Amino acid sequence: MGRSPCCDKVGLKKGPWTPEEDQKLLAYIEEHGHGSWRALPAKAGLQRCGKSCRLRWTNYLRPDIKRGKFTLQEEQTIIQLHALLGNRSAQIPLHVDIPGLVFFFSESEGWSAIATHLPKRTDNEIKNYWNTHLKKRLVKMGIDPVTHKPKNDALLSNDGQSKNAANLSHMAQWESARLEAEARLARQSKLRSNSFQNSLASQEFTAPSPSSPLSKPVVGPARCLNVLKAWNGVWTKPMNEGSVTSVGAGISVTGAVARDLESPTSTLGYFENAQHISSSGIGGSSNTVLYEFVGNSSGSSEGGIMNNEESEEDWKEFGNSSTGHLPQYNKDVINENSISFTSGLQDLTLPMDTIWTAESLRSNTEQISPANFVETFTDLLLSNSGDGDLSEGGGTESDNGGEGSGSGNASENCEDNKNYWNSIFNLVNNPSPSDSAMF
DNA sequence: AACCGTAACAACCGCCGCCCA
DNA sequence: TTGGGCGGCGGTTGTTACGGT
Repeated sequence: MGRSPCCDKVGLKKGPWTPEEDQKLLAYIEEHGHGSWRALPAKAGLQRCGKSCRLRWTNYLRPDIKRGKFTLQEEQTIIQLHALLGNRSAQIPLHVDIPGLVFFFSESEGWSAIATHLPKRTDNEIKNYWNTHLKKRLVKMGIDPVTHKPKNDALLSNDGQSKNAANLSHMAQWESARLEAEARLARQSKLRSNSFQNSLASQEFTAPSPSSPLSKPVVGPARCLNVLKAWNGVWTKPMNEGSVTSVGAGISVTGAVARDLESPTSTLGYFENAQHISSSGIGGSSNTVLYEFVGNSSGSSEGGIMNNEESEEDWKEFGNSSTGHLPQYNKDVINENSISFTSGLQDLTLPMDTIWTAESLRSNTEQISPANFVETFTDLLLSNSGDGDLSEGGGTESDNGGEGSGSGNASENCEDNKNYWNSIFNLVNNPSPSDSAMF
């Protein structure tokens, strides 16, 4: 508000850059570096504003930019990362709910984060490619490019399958949360590794220690879905009386992850917020526990732990299927002696005085078998998308799609979806050497 | 050959967070 | 502590290229 323009735009040129201008900019930066972008145009003899120069440099002239057609691998990477990180246009706070845990993200990572995993591509280029190619392709496949979920999910009925699908959605969101949290953690660790010591001393994070800095990658355990980690006993932090302090323990950050998963846009604050986590009372009696990862929120109301009123309002908001993608825990409460969760999937009550461990999660959420989680997830997505009851929706989708690039029948959509989600989970679970650049 | 619609891409715009005086 | 400068980001727009009729 009232912000002065980046430069005096009077008399400055706009529009496409000429080769002469490019040459001037290139020559100047090669000789002097860009320094202050605002001051650069005058020094370089350009009738442009500094911002325009910076964009031209970062998006076009920079020598380390790879131009030309995106490879299949790059396309896959973009889609997968977009599925996991999203872009900032998704202002709907990403919430992750697994039985007993609810996470809210103030914002998601965006194109810049994705761009860091495609080293020679610019965020602008990736963004444009997404908007003009990939998004349309997903739409043709019947996949919502925002949620990366089959569009006919909404048509699922309230039977066991929808419950399974909801369970899987929990898991998918949980994994998204994990990846984002790790990205944030990685960056923060790098920037402020020393300041973590005290925090880490009281947390059971598998985090880089000062003696094993991230520059010396630690060989960590094979990456896997954190849901599986939970079941496999990673979560061991006790839940304190009346408050929850253990959420961070769910994030097992290996050196390898920390080394590779780096997002320049993550403002982190992850550990701090892990420590903030507390039960937030509503109306003094019934309480909702909110776990929140906070990034560099663009809106003040989105950042930080919500106050009670906000919590309640947002809670209602998220309970509204029109705003959230998933079934919600509308009646989750923390009482003095227990924490209860109610969803369409299950009712679950955990005593407050017990250690909230992987075992307790396992015993209380046993309808999801960790052993075949990924397989189940993919298969259910497959069965959902291919369910005969859904043929109307799917068929409509395809029919409307018209020339839909060969994806006009249910079985092909099934296969597309299966492959799609398999690829995402393969990325997470079995990173290939080519994937290693990303994570 | 001309026109039109669409795709692709470059560039701009406005907002935001960080930094520093 | 605060306010302005700066750089970065995502969203949007404008322009050009291309293909079909």
